[in-house]
Amino acid sequence: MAGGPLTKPRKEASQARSRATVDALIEATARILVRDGFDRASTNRIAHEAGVSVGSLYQYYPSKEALVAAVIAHHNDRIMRVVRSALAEVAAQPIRDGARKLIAAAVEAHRVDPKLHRVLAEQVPRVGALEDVEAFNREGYVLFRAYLEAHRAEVRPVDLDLAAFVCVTSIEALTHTVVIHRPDFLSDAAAETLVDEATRLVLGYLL
Amino acid sequence: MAGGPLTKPRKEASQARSRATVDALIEATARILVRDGFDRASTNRIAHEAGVSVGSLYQYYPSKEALVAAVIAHHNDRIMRVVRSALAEVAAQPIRDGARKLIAAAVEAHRVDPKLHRVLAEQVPRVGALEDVEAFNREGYVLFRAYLEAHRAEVRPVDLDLAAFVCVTSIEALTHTVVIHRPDFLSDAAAETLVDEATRLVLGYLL
Amino acid sequence: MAGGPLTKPRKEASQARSRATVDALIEATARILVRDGFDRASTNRIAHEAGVSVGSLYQYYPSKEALVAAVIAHHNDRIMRVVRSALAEVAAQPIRDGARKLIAAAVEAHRVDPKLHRVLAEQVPRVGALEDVEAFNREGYVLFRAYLEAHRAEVRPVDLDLAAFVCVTSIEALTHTVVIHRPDFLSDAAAETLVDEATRLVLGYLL
Amino acid sequence: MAGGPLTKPRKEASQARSRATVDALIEATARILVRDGFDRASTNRIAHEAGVSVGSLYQYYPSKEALVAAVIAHHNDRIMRVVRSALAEVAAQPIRDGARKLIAAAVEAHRVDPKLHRVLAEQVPRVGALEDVEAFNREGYVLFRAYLEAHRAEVRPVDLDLAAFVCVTSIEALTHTVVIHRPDFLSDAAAETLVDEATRLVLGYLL
DNA sequence: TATGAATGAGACTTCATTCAT
DNA sequence: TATGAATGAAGTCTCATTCAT
Repeated sequence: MAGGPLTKPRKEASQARSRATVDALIEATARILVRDGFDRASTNRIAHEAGVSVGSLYQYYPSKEALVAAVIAHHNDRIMRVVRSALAEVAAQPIRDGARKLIAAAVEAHRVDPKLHRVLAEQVPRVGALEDVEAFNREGYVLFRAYLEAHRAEVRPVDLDLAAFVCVTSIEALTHTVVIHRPDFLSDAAAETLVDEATRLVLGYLL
Repeated sequence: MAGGPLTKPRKEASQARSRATVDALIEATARILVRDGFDRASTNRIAHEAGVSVGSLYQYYPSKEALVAAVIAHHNDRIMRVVRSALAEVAAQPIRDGARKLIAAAVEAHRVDPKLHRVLAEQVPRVGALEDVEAFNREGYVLFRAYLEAHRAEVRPVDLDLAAFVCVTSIEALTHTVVIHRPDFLSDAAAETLVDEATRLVLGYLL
Repeated sequence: MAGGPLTKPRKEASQARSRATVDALIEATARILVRDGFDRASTNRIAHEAGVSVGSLYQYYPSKEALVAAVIAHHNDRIMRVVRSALAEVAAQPIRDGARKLIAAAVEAHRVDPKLHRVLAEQVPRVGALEDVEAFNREGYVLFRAYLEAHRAEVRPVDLDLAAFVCVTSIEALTHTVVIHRPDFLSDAAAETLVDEATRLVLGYLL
Repeated sequence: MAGGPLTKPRKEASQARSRATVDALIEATARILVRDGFDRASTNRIAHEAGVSVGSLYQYYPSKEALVAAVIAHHNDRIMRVVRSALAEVAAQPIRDGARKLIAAAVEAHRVDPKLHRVLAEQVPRVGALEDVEAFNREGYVLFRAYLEAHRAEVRPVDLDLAAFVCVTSIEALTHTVVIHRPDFLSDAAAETLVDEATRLVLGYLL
């Protein structure tokens, strides 16, 4: 039968095609979210932007929510990559040195597609499957807590859960707000000052 | 005084009637936001919950957005009342003493209808008229900066704009997150510790 | 009784007031029709423009339709005044002389508030009480037929009903279209030509 | 030719489906316009009458206006087909012969769905996309002017633009009014007389 | 598996009209 | 008699989702 030899390649071909479709959908969604806002991001429009049919969209994502969740996951992935790598880099460094690098990394992380970040933060309703969106913050929290634990000798006596919460929450808010709403604090001249201040905030608290 | 009692009351009567309708709408909207979420808060449902007709809703608010904006304004008013009164109280006190009270007030402020606060924060899209919603934060920022300025001798040399930004953003994030997502940090036992830590964060930074 | 002497004046006063209100409503309606179009001419808006309450509007007109009908009647009155006076003027003149004057009068008649005329013609739906709007044309028809009858000796043998219909319909269409859609035909230079042509049309037909 | 029959038909099938929906919508709209009037022609009602969902209606027409405009265009098409064919037929004939045929054709043209014609003329507001509806008249005007030009030797010296305007406007008004409001002029006996008179009007004017 | 036409619940909003004051 | 707040039916349009081809 002629079909035999073709089976595997065909399958691979279709897998590759699936991957391409999925990618196209994620990217199209992000693009539309940024360009038109969440309210105008209809599934039909997304499918069109991705160059596939609505039917195909629903082949890969069972609902609009699922698709948006995938976009969020993808975006968080990219952000966490920056954070993880920074934490790996400073793991062996004392807090006094590491803190500054981590904060700079937090700023950097918020510079990954900041427009998308803003739409995700301000327009996507935390409802249903999206309710747990801050979950990703948890990884940052867990990783930072581990770092603190490894360097517990350097910090004053303190509940590490609480300390990690205070630091991560503050730095997240600071870097988010700065990148999204106060770009003036990130001009060439000001950026270093901002990081200095944030570092002082954290060190003054931990040490 | 013959015409007076006849004319004025009528006017007042209708003013009272209007006022009652407006109040009913604001309250109904808040109730529905909390109970059903933003997505299910349709104008028809709100009007019904308020016990008035949709027509009346649109007599007082030109759009759903305007109504929700009014709810936000009303909520922010209540919050700022707490903050303002705390700042007035500590105005003459040194930062070392005032900071703690301000932080406690920030927690208190977030306890004003926290369910509504959460829905407002997580489900209401910042779009159109609602885009500028964080504006209210600006008042907190301005007030706190003024407090700092009045006590500038007590703090280390620092750009007051930046310092106010760092403090207000951090404390806002901390108190918001705690009230909304980490009630465990606010149990009778833990609450004081949380405020202690936040105070240390701010004082370590400013002094 | 003190009220006695006041009754008549009061009544007169209120009659005058009624008249003023009615006038204000008619004028306000016409103004809004012209400025905003029929679709946006809501009774509330009209009442507001007239400086009275909706309640008062319904005191004088039982429905929106009745009000618009009154505006139409008023406008037709003004138009017919021009036409009637022209017909009176030419009554004793031979058709060869009268036709031109009547046609010039028809142009003149369409220049009475042409913007309103246009809205009335193009936007007001001929439905319900307004169905019979062309009725006013009938008066023109009847008057012109009478003129024709009085001058029957001058015209070729023809069914006067039919001839009046042909002339009135043609001239109405011509003058209407010119005033509303082809103002270029009415420029200083062109106007006379237009009337010349229309006159030739009618005379060529009747004589 | 393996793929062909499979692919093409599918495409054609869906095209046929689309076409059927569009046709159903146009026809349903015309039917409702005639039966219920413009005011009662809601998009839901039209969709229902067409046997499709409102969603489908909006798939093909972006607004109610657009749908009505399509109905008008379709109706005008049918009318102009009659007019065009008459003009083609008389193109080579002298005006003295052609005029009568054209006028008869104008009457004929107004007999294409006269009920719809009347609703379109009397109830559809010339607003928005519908403002330019008379545009179609322009084609008649242009065609007739060309006929005149080709036979310019037969007519007295006259501005052809103006002459075409006078003739087309008059005949349009006459045939429209007769068909819509004076059916008595079109009874078997009267019809010929009417056309005679109209012909005399035009020839008396042009020659 | 892909396609895209079709669906229809439901959202927002307007406006003629009423009626208590 | 005037006022204007209130009414609520009804209209237009969107969009997540389905399903025949």
